[in-house]
Amino acid sequence: MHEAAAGFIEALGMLGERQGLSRIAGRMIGFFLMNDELHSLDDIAEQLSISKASASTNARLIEHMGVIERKTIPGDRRDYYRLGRQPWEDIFEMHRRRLKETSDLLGTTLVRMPAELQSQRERLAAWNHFLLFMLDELDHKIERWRELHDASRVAPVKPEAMS
Amino acid sequence: MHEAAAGFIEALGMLGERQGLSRIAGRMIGFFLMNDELHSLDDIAEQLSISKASASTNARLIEHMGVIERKTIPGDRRDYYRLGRQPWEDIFEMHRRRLKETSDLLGTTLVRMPAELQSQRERLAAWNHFLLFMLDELDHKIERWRELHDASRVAPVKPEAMS
DNA sequence: TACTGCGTTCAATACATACTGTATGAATCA
DNA sequence: TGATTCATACAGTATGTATTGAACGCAGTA
Repeated sequence: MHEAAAGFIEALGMLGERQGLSRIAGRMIGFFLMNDELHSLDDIAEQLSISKASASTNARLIEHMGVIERKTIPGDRRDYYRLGRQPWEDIFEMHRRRLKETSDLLGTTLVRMPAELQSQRERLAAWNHFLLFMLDELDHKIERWRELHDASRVAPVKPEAMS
Repeated sequence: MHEAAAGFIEALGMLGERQGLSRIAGRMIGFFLMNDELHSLDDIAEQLSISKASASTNARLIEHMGVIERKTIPGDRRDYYRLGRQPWEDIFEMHRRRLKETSDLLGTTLVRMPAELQSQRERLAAWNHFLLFMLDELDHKIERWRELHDASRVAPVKPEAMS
């Protein structure tokens, strides 16, 4: 493997680690970005020098994120993985979900918190207002991105394009 | 302190922990959201049941994030802290910076990676393209938010408003 | 049947790091 | 001066968790 590719994989491992993924999950995403073919778990484990257990665990993790896809081949019992179609959108979704978590916490806290604590409630509400504004905008932008770049997706068909 | 407030502080501690802050830093943000006055380090340490050392370290951390402000009082050697003016924007900025880090890594990798690795380069470029699209939009949205809600800020004055 | 080749589960460990207690230093005041 | 009161630096520890190796289960297959 090329040095630049190997370096990128390691860097993505460290980045993933800092951003809430495991080091191996990050490396694995990098690996699939650099190797676009199908790979078995043993293959991944060997090339990344990790245990098969880790390969299995982390592959399923990022599969559930949607970053990679699992494929099976007739007559072959192994599982194969390869990069998904819009991995960046799925990684981004992870970030979006974090904002949502915070917003949810603010929402439930506001429900629980009695009216006497007025100034506290106001601050929480203001924060939540900000977050909901941002989340809403993010959703619009992702939608717009898909319209522009993901023509392959199953998109709502515009009426005038149907004839 | 009210039960709902205490619960919120702990929940923010856990949330912060999962999102890349320390538990205490998260708690501390919660504490300042619930207590809008000035607080000394000893005060914070006692109310959160943490060591003074942790109070000092984490206070400076979230101060640098911009979430809280340090204040001094004439004739008093202690440092006092209180919630900043737009703490949510600063917390959000943390998320934004993460996206930026990833984008930067992609950029430098593209510079290093030789042209032979064409398909690899294309995938990195596509990811970066997506990230830059999102980042650009985020910047616009934060800016728009400030225009709408942060009139108190030092904002670029519109010419027609100057007369 | 036993055997092989898979993926997954689980207990043990290895590791990073948040947190604490103590030491240090700086400022103020007696 | 020394005593006091603050913030910070630092080394030790305590803790959570990612990773691993081994055990397991399952499905073919000889």
